[in-house]
This record gives sequence, C-alpha cells and structure tokens, in this order.
Amino acid sequence: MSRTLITSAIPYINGIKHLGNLIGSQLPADLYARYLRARGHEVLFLCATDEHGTPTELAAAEAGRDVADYCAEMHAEQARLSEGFRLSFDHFGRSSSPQNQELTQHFAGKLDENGLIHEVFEEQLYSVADNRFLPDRYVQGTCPNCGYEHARGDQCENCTKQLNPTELINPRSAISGSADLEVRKTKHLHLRQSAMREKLDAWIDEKSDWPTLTTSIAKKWLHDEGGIKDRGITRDLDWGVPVKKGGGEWPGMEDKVFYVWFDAPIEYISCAREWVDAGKGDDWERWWRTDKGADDVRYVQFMGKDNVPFHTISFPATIMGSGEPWKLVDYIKSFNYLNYDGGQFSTSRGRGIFMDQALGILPPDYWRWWLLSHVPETSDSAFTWENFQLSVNKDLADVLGNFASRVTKFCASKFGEAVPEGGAPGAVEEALISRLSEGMAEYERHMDDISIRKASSALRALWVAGNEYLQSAAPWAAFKEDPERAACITRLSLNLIRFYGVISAPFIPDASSAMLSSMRAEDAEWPSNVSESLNTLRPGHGFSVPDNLFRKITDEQREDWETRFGGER
RNA sequence: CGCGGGAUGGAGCAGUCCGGUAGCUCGUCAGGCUCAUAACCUGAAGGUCGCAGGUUCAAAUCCUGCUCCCGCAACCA
Repeated sequence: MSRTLITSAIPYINGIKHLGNLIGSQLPADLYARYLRARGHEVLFLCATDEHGTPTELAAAEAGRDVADYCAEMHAEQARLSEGFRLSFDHFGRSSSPQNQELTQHFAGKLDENGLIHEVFEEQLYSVADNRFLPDRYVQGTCPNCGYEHARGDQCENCTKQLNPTELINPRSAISGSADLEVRKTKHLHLRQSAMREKLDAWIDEKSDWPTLTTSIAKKWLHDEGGIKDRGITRDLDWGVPVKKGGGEWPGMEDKVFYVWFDAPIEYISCAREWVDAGKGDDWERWWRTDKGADDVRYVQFMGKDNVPFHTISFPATIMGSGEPWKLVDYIKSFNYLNYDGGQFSTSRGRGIFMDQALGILPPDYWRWWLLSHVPETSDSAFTWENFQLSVNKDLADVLGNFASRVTKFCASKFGEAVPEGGAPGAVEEALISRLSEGMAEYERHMDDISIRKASSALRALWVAGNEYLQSAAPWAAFKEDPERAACITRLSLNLIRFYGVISAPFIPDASSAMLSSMRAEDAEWPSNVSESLNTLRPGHGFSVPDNLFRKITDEQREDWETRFGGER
C-alpha cells in the first residue's frame, strides 16, 4: 500500500483557536488521514504549534509571563483541545523545538552556500519605550489621507490607503502608545526568491490538478508587479530561532532571529524527527528525504487561503534552494473562510466560537459533522446556529442515530439481543446492496479526491438508504405473518449499523465506535465488498441496545448559545 | 483600470472547463407508516441561474461592460 504524508497548517500559539481555524486545516486533514488509514494506507499525519513572532512576545508580556513558559502552556492546551476534537495527529510538535532550531539553521546555511541569501540594510521604526523594533502594523497614527486617527503603519483601515509608517501623523507605538519612536538602521537577510522564479513557475505549472484557489494565489505572487520579490527572513526579536549558518555563527546577526514564516514550515519536517525522538516512530527520513526512501511518498498539505503563498512559494523556495533531496508537496488543499453570523471569526477580538467553548457544550462529533459537511471549499461559508441545529439534528439524530435506535430496539423486543436466524435475502435486499455499492464507490471517489462536501453528502445518502430499506421491507409488518422474513431484514439491518460504524468513522469517530461496540464488532475493516460486509455479524452474535447516539439540540439550547456566543469573548 | 474567489428557488450548495430549455440537502405543504430520538418513507409547490448587452438554431454554461460580497496586497501570522 502506498504511503501518504499529511500536514495541517500549524496553528499559531497565540491563544485558543476558533472553529474557523479548525475547519480551515486541521479537521479536513484529520478526515483525510483517518480515511486513508482505514483504507489500509500507511499515513504520517503531523501538526504542531507555530510559536515564534511578535504576537507571541506581546501575548506573553501582556500575561506577565516568560515567553517560553507561555508557549509551553498554550501548546499543552492546544494539544488537549486537539484530542478533544479527536484530531489524530501522529505527533503534535512545536516549532520552538531544538530539532526545528537545528534544521532551520541548517537550511539557512545551505541557502547561503548556494548564494541565495542577501544581506540587506533596512530602516525600521524603533520604539525606545518598548525597547523593540516595531513591525509596520504595530505603529499607529493619523492617516495623512483621510484623517482617521487609528490608521496602522501598513494601511489605513478606514480609507484602505496603503501607507508607510513614516507617513503617519503623530506616529506612536501600538504596543505601549509611546510616541518616542526613532528610525534605526538594521541588517537583515533576504531569501532570493526572485532567483528561483522560473523554477517555481515551472513547478506550479505542473500542478494542473490543484484547486483553483491554490494555483491562482501562487501565480499571482509569482507574476504580480514584475514578479516575485525577495523576502526578509530575519527579525529583530528575542523569541525565535537564532540566526546561524548551520552550526556556525553568522557575523553581524547575533541579536536576530529567523522570521517565523521561515521556520514554521520547516517544522513540518522537524516534527517528523520529534515524532521519532518521542519514541513513536523509527525513521523520519524515509518520509522526507527522497534519497532515503521518500520517493514513493505522496505529500498532501491542508491550509486556509491565507497560508497559500507561504506553502506555494516561500517554503518550496527554501527546499529547492537547499539543493538537497527533501520531499516537495504533491497536493495542496486550500480552504476559504468560515464566517460567523454575518462577520468573521476573530481571535484578537474574541468573536465566534472557540474550541474550548465548543467542546464545553457538545461532543466533538456534532462539530466535526457540521464543519466538515459545510467546509468552505469553493467560497466562504457561514456558521449560523439555526443551520447548525437543523443539520445536526436532521443528519445525525434523525437519520443515522434513529436508524440505530429503531433497529436495535425492534430486534431486542421481537428477537432478543442477538442477531436473529432464519430467512434468506430477496429482491429488496439485492436492490439495497447494489445501491449501497454504488454509493460506496461515489463516497470513496470523493474522499480520494478530497472533495469533502460531496463526500459528506454521499455518506449521508448511504445512511438514508438504510431508512428507506427499512420502510419498504417493513419488518414490523412481516413479523406478524412471516417471522423468518423479519429476522432476515433485522439481521441485515444490524449489520448495516456495523457497516455505518466503519464507514462513518473518518467524520464522526466517537459515534462510530459507539455503533461498533454496541454491535460488539470485532473488526472494523473497510468494506471492499458490501454484500460480504453486511454478512459479518452472524446469527446468534450478541449485541446491546445503545443509548441514543445523538441527542437533539433543542430550541432553548440554541437560543441560549446564540446569546452566550453572540458577543465578544 | 492592483490580484484572486464568489453571486443559482426561503436557507446552504451542485452544475459553468467539454453550451442543449436547472439538480441536491434543509425548510414549507400534502399523504403514508407506526419499529424508532413527535423520528422514518413518498409526493407536491417554489428559481429563468447578480445586472445590462453580445455570439449562437440554442447560454446558468462562451464574449464584453457593470454591481455587490469575501479575502489578499509581501515587516501580523
């Protein structure tokens, strides 16, 4: 079986993530990882926290904490919430790991050896009071164009005019409010992406099967305004990977760190090494080095559209520029944004539903199902409580949960808690099997294509087929005249519960295991043949009537949550 | 003329590349069933596909112009 390396964009360490972050990368990646594992593929699924950068330093300072401690704590918190959502990472690493520090410095050294690093002197605003350089957007002032008083150094949010921080009237630090700013000269390293333009261009052109969203963003960056520009890969910060050439010093760069977007994608690789160092695997290079066995690996990345430039341009430039045989991405699945009740989710403004709050009110399967079946694949989509309530109640409780309930209760009351014996399948059963076989082929096709909305509706159609079958076979009526016939229908239906438990697991792992354990199923092998799969539980096999798999969301709950999560956190 | 994505019945989407009189889920209405979480199953009503032109025997689908929404615009990540 083939091997697949899957990475999800790594979430920023700064705070608890909201549902928009979750659906934009980690959850779809988990769905795909679970599916491929279920199909018998060897999968390495990696994710990590992205820990460097200005916002981290500021968040730690605001909390009065040491940056490293702050990150350690937030990492543990995010790991806990990931588990809560059943994200099945093989390893959840940290971009601040020693492994990543070493590898980041290694890449920088190789790029320098290959003449792809430029040293550049830049002028940047320095805040004396804050004792730090200020990124453009951390400078605030009055817009020279429209007079808006809270314009940022990169752009005025009021009139949308692009600005330089030095153009602002009454510039001040957005961190402390201090107006004691001065322009200082500082040396930085630039990655010569422009030198790799043709190579990147040719590479992107090969990717005709990538989503439009992915390639169009990549091409825009490559061709806009006279082509791709070189990019600064260092920053004047304390918290980050110290600038070094491999193991050696980098003269003149002693007080600087690499830019977070330089080291963050490298963590995808380092994470595999962390996975081995943590004792969970024994060879990370066979996943990442094409000279050490990784040439048969298919590498798939998942991310929101805001991350695409870094994964189609900067990171490939780093890998190509190293001249070493590292694995390049084979497929990038990118997503649009999920909006919340008419606006955006926002971590900084605390707007929307956050992972901890979501798990506080409902089990993960509810969220997983709604988010995945509404994933913003082609355009931005919106979360509304009403839609959430309707679709979760309908799909999970009424269609799937109720199926398990009606079958198990019927059997328990008429035949007892074991698979009944007798009767033989007829035309209705044949029709069901062929319908399920077609449905499975469709479901698998969409899952193989990572076409998530289509896959979810195909899965749902398979659930519906069960109810339709019961309706037309009507075992409750058959039981009166022909108990053997009723036994046959019931036996098939019990097997169907097991079948649903197997095929639904990528979407709703908890409910799936509840179905499997109530059927006391010993194996959960992906059905290669529907007919055989529905013959797994033999007459006499015991089962137990499960509690309702899903409780419905009531109107009162919905209204309560609407109010509770309507404002800011 | 900065760039990209989107605009299809009340809601959410598919169809647009390779033109042939619009499809799915929810909701609504009617009927059926009674095993089940007042659930399930069947049927019906409802849209001329953002706007205005054009090409064509024929356009949601191709071309031109325009409007609106979302995102990006490289020192936020």
